[in-house]
Amino acid sequence: MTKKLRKSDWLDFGLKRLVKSGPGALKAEPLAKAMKVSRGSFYWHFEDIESFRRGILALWREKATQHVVYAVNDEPSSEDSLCRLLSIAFTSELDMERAIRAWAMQDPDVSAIVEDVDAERVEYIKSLLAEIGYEPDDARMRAVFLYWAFLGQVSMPSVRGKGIDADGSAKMARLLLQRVDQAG
Amino acid sequence: MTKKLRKSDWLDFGLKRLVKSGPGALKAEPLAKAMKVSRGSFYWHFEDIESFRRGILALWREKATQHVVYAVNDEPSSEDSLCRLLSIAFTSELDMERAIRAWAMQDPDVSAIVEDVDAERVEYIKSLLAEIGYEPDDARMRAVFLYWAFLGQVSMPSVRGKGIDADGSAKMARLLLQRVDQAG
DNA sequence: TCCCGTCAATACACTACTGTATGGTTGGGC
DNA sequence: GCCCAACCATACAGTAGTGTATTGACGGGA
Repeated sequence: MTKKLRKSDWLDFGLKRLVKSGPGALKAEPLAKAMKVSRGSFYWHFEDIESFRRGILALWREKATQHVVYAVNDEPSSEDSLCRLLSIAFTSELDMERAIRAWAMQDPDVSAIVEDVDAERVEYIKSLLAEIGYEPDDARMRAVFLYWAFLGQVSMPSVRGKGIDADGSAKMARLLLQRVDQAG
Repeated sequence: MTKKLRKSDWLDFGLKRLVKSGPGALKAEPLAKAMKVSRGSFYWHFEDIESFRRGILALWREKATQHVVYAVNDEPSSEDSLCRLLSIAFTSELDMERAIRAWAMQDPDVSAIVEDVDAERVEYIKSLLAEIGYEPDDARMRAVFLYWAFLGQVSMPSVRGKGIDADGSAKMARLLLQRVDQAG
């Protein structure tokens, strides 16, 4: 009746705990206790803790890129893709992003992956902006600034509901996409 | 010859280590070893680890608000204050902000303080914008967005030197401060 | 049915850190 | 020169986590 566990069960559960309790929760004994099982199971599936963490990280990376892909495929134009992307970015649950970034701060391996993902995303936003018609340098700047705003929101989710809702975010995003006719 | 240590020595050193190695470094034994002293000294100055951490946090809070105050005092107008503030925000070393935020993710007490500081800063930016002439709601939105961008930069310092320099940041900031004549 | 592969419990040795107790050293006031 | 307070070392017990070794349960295929 008590089903056996597989590697993926451990990884899924680990990711959940990471989001809920931070990187400090990625330890064999507490996880085992929480899953009502002994560490014997853990060490059967994983070489050691490091191996487990690498697994969690890989799992996140998959999810992180998946997320972008969803937004890309459906929309017809670059404008629509961008709007959709921003709309998702500024309304989605950000706990996972927060957790991973907290982890990255204390682990260079994680940090490297996060940097990769960041670069990918910025590059993608930039490409959309370029397609819409911004000059490459301008596109890159705006892409970075947009992405910064996204990350800022990740770092500071508390202001939500205090005046900045999805509408506000969209309005600000539009401001950032305005062409400059005269440099002030 | 080997000078005696005071509470503040421990706290200063602790803050340095926090910045350099993350919140995991805030432990009595490793710190003592790094300072070439025994934990006896540590437990002389501090009740326990928690007390030490509270001290570090208080120290940061002081520095964090100090930093804002510097920017305020010198400039004559609100416009100048804001420009100066943004210029500082987008060129200063951000390691400390990063370290504290990483710590906040795994400690609710820290998180509470960081939220306070964030709210203070946003409020201050908002007040500057309001003085310049933006409507309260508009001012708040722009303040939050500006601050998000700052935090995003904190989370992702790696792009610096890859196309976004102080000039770029200033340009983007100016974009965010543009009045909208037609919403669209 | 037997056996093997998969998965898990238990027990053990080991490491890292905490906090306490106790005693040692050093310097300044008197 | 004495003495107290500030400061530090050492030794100890306790806790939490790692990784390993050994054994046990359980189900599916020959």
